[in-house]
Amino acid sequence: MNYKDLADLIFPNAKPILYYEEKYPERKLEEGAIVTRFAPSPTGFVHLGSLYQVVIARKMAKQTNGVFFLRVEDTDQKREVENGVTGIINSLKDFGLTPDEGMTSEIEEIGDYGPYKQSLRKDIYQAYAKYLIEQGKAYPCFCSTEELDEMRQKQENAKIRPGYYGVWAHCRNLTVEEAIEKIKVGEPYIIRLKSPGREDKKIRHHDIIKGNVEFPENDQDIVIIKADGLPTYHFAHAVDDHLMHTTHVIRGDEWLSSIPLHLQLFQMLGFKTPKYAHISPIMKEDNGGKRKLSKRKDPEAAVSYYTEEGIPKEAVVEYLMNIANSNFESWRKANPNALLDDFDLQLNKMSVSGALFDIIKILDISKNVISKFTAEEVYNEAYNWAKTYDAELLKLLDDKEYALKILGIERGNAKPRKDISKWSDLKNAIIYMYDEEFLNNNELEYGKINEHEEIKKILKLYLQKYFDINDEKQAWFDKIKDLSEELGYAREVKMFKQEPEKWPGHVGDVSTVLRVSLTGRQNTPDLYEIMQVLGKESIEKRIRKIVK
RNA sequence: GGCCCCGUGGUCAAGCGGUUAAGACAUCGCCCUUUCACGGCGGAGACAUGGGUUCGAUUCCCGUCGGGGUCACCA
Repeated sequence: MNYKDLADLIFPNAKPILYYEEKYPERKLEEGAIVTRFAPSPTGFVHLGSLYQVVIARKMAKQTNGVFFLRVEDTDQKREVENGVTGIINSLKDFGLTPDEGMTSEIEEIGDYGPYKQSLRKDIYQAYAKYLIEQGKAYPCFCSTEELDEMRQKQENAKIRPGYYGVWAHCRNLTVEEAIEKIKVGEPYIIRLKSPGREDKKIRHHDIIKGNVEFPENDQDIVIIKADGLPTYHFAHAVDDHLMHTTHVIRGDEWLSSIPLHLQLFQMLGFKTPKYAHISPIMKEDNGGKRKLSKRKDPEAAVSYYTEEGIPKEAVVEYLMNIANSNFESWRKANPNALLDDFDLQLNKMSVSGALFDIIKILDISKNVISKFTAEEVYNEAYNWAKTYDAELLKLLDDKEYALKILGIERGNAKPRKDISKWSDLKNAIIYMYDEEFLNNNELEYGKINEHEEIKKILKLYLQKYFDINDEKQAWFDKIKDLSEELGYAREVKMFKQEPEKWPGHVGDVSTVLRVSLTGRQNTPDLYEIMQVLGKESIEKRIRKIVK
């Protein structure tokens, strides 16, 4: 009896690994092409930190003409959520980050290196597990969870390192005969790695982001195949990223401490190790301290938050790029209209410590992103957003022609308007442009000139003598000045400032009266443009309502 | 607790042995302006701490403190 017999008993039907090695040949890619992936478990939930990884991984693949794929890590049935894969795929799509290969729905996928869903790869993992058993590099373990718990308890009490290693690894020393016997009588078991590592020896490793790190070797006989026949994360990682020919494993730095294990696994399996880049998490300020953005406590941890708020995907991606490489910002300033593809992202320039999440910064970026949109783009994006999130806004946008006029105010010129940072701001920013909404609102708050009779006087005279919808902007404003002068106000603000006691107010105060009367606001975009969009009829209606 | 990573203004961050210690967001002031959003100019504001090494440390080494990660048949 030898290891081969044991392996055959445990996995009688497993194919030789050569079969898979040939089935998944080296990818034909140009020199330097990066193959990387996003490998979530199908919870349907995408964390901002995950999106960050996706942005980076995908960008690295894109800029080297490589491949970015999506692999679903569903080896833990407890974590599974109905339609979880769809949720993830849709989130990626929402941000324009569709993978090149991998799962495309709950059941479909594209690419030659599948299946891309781990539960469908059971045979593959077992083949490699068998391969290890044959060489005596893995073994069946019959310890029950109760025994394991008890063992851990003992170790804790004795204040020694917990785990299945050294003298604690009971089943590692079972002979092949003993193991076979136990299996034959039906004792349940799992498969463990027979780790050759020693805790008192160090390994050095270079992480692209973290730099050189040093760890004790792994000496834990970790589980590679669980009782349900599925692999653990670590084993699946090694097998999958080998067969899928991942060149760069880009993942969260919670995995950094698993490096000794992963390196060992690759080595024992005879695989070439990929390069690793461990990304620091995105943190959140929490009364004085820092902590990871939490799925439970922080709504902004979920990427759905950004779509719900109506922050354009471009803004979120730019923000993430900003955190990733600090030179991105100056690049963007120098190339305001360049495609993201033209930026050269560098993993080794990424920060080793976790950045605090900054919603103010993201909104600032968003404001700039939106300011570059054309009216048509704003319309389309906002319309799409409103369809699911804001029925009232959707109604306003119903008249597309009119909406485009509103959205075109102070847009498209050298200094475009920058007052909208998310679609959820939009309704409030345009609502007064609609007669039905505006005329129902009676609460007008005026500025310096707020006496009702005076306001009426100004408006009356304006309508009678100075209002002509066909005026060019200069003529229009000259008339406001004339109006001011006729009523005893300073026609220039500068004049007023020099001798403030000479006038009761200035042209700005007069135009504020007009502004408030027409919009209900003291602060608005350019009044002339607003009036042009409102049109003669609406303007007269609005003024007459006050003048009576 | 063991192991590992990290520590430059409020935030994100350049800098990597000699710098007046960049820049962006936020903040404050001024200018521009019929209001606002912009834009322009300027101000305030930082090398966690204690020891070394060195002619010289934000930069290198050690300790302390602080923050984070990880120690599963979860990923």
